[in-house]
Amino acid sequence: MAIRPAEQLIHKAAWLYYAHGLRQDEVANQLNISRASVAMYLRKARETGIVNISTSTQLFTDDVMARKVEDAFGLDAVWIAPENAYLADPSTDIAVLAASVFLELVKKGDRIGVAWGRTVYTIADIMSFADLQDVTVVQLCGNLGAPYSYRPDQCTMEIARRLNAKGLNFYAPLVLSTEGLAKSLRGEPVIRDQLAGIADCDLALYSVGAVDADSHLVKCGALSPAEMEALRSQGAAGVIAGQIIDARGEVLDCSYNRRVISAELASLRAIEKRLMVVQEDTKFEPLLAAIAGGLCTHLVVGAHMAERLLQHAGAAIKKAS
Amino acid sequence: MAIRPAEQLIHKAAWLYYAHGLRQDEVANQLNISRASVAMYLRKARETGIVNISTSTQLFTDDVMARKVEDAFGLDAVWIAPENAYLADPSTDIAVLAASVFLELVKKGDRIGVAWGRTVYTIADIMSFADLQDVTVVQLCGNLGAPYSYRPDQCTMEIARRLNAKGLNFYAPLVLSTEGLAKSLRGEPVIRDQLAGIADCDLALYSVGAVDADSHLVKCGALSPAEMEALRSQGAAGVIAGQIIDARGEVLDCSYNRRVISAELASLRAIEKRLMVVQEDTKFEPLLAAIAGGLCTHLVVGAHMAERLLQHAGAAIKKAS
DNA sequence: CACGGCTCTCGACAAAAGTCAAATTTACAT
DNA sequence: ATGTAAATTTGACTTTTGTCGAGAGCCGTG
Repeated sequence: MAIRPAEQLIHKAAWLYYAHGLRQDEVANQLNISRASVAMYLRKARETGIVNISTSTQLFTDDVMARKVEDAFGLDAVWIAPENAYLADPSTDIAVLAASVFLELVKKGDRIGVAWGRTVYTIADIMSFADLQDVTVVQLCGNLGAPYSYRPDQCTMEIARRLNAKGLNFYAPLVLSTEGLAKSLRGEPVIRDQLAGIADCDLALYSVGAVDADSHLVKCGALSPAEMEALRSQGAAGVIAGQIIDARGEVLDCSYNRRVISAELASLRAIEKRLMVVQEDTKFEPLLAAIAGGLCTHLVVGAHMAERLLQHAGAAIKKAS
Repeated sequence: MAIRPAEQLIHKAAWLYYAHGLRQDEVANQLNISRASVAMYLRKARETGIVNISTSTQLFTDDVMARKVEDAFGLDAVWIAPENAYLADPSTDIAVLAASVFLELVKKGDRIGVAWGRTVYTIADIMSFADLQDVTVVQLCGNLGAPYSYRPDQCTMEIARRLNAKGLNFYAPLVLSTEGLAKSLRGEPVIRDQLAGIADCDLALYSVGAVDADSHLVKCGALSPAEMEALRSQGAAGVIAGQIIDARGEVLDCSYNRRVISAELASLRAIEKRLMVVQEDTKFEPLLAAIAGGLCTHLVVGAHMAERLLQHAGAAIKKAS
């Protein structure tokens, strides 16, 4: 950390204010500094995670719909963000909820796998700071060197920063031009270790991508729109940690996937808590695929998506009977 | 819980304010209520534990002295409240710290054993509310029916209330007049179950009492000052959960102990995290006894007490060499 | 159906917290 | 030693929050 005396002061101010319930001016003359400084220290304390303000996410799981989705898909826990009921921008609401849920799921000493995407980055961005000890955040997939603001390593690093945790980045590109090169790279000790460490995670945070021209994979140049379309007709249903999955949630057998450096789905499934967050309603099928593939134990979605999931489950039951 | 609509509103207000960072007036017209109501809801949210504000207790463990005490006595974690550096009343500071530490140690689904005493009651009294799910608070010792404000069952209940947890009380007196009656009572199914359940706790919270006329045991009439003095000369060194222990931290072999209904020390030792809090400097020897008996893995004390502990440890080492 | 007693809500005021530009200190390179 | 840039601190100001008594709505009861 930075300078000791400052840290110490922040901590003392936070302690007197939040734990003992003194007023700012009382804290100020306890510590012989101005009230303005106290206010500043307190802000820093909040930003650093020395004090933690968290709101229970109970309400969002207590929902009957959430329970139904849990039952219908065999998930451990589901949170539903009530759409447009609260705020102008519903996707922000989902991200805020996801961040809270995420912070609730993280424990001291945990190892956390983080994938990549707009959703994950949004979450990282609005997530409040926490002072977890002994936490490691590992990147689940290789990097996309695109001129993009949310790169995989940025997601990892930002979340690590907010948790006061150690960030373990992947020093490899997400996609290589030949299968052979990808294979060799995967064999490299540095990369190999990183990949092997993924199954040891306690918690994973990711979203699922759609298989269309709007996908990051296309925008970052990993695949052309035409290639994406081709994959789609080959059965591609979604994107997880940079890999293409089919409707059953298995890795699609295609050249692209063989050229990717990313967590194996088996490793992901080995992670105890897999938190999946889906913001866009268009990602219905990708989400179904991810759930089918057992890539998600904890789910955060909007109300609309939850309804579609339930409709789908209902239809499936009818069809079966 | 109480009425649903009110709960719902509190939750929504808390969510918008704390998670989304809106101002109170913004929340107010989102929910179409007055700002004053919002302020009120937010207070309730804090009081209910729907929002949690916690300050890291890091600083108090980071202390070099804390580390030394940990090493010298083989404890898992030690927190030291800097005496008089902060506030007028140092004992409050210890209690506030203890409450924070306690809340940090509690996990969802835990079973918590709580003993009895002024210290424990003070902690219960200043502890902030939390919305833990699935937590059970069990009483570690029988009741003292004295006209006292902090009775064992009150400690248990108050803590349970603050945690939104289930409280399991002991429906038996702490001390009986004959050994035979105590034995029979211990055999009663209700009591037997309660006693058996203690070893299953994940966390215990207690203090240690001194063997003198100021002890609660004397004040509540369980023992006369003369009896206390006699026990002292027989080797009594402290009081844990209503039982008299000797300097090694074992149950003293005496009639009083055989007439007591309380957790067996073996059960207490079976609890993973044993948080002991000592406020008074006079409880030095009782604390040593408790530590010697392995009744404490996590310790919260004042700076002065910590120094005495270290001195003692230093002296013991010198003597040995 | 009128009546206390009850809780809930709001407006207005008081208190507290946040903010910002200027002043002061500190750190460091010259 | 000395000037300069960066960081810290502060007083004065604004905005936000807390509080309290008055009034409105609600219910069971006589």
